[in-house]
Amino acid sequence: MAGTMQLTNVLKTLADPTRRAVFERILQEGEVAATGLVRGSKVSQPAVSQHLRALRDAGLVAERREGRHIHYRVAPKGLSPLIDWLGHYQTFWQERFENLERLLKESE
Amino acid sequence: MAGTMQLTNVLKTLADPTRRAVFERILQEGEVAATGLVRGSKVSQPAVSQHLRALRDAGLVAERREGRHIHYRVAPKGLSPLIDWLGHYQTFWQERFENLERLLKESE
DNA sequence: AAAACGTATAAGTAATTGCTTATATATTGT
DNA sequence: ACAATATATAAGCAATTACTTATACGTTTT
Repeated sequence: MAGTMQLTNVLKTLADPTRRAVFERILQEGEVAATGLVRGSKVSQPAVSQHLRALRDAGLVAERREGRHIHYRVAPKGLSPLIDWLGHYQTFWQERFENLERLLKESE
Repeated sequence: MAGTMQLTNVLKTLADPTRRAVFERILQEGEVAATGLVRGSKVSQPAVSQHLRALRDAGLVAERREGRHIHYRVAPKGLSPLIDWLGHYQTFWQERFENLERLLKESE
């Protein structure tokens, strides 16, 4: 019952495709400055900045300042609420859905 | 790249706490009629009905009509987009986050 | 100190969302 | 046929959201 608000926040934050794309790009690049994210983005710099704020507030990314750049990286623990939630019902998924572990392995 | 829309839909659908609570109650009860879900819910019958529609559209629940009741049950495959997405980056989670499988096992 | 660069915030706006009350559509029982 | 039950849809509304342009803030370079 605890952490239901954090889970809500993580889900809401990842639910927006533009913001999720930002998250995935940070994930792929490892560490990237906001400018790098704005380039090749469909939306404006402020929009990216707002998405970064949302991702940070949800605990999904962390930042590191270096000069006038701010480098963002994924904070894997931010996904805990989501993974815990799935894990909480794993028995159910397992019973009806085969083995969740195998599924996780097979994809990709 | 494929199924990004389905993932968005699943995330959006689960992001609302009221709707997620409906989903979890269906999950716990196994199979339950809409009336059963309305009782003990904070929101009105139409609100529940709208949430059920959203859950069905996202592929997260299935229904079975029996007389004037409609029984809802969870459709575990509806979570595929979410699980696949997590699985797609599993290498990353694993590296930085320990073992996702173990996490899934350990939580409850 | 001034200009340039990287990022964040402010203010405004159209679109979406989650609810409500009222009403419609099934299905069953009398 | 009629009333009762179970569910869905319609219409309207306040709150939220994701964007935009304009501006402020912080850091570096000259």
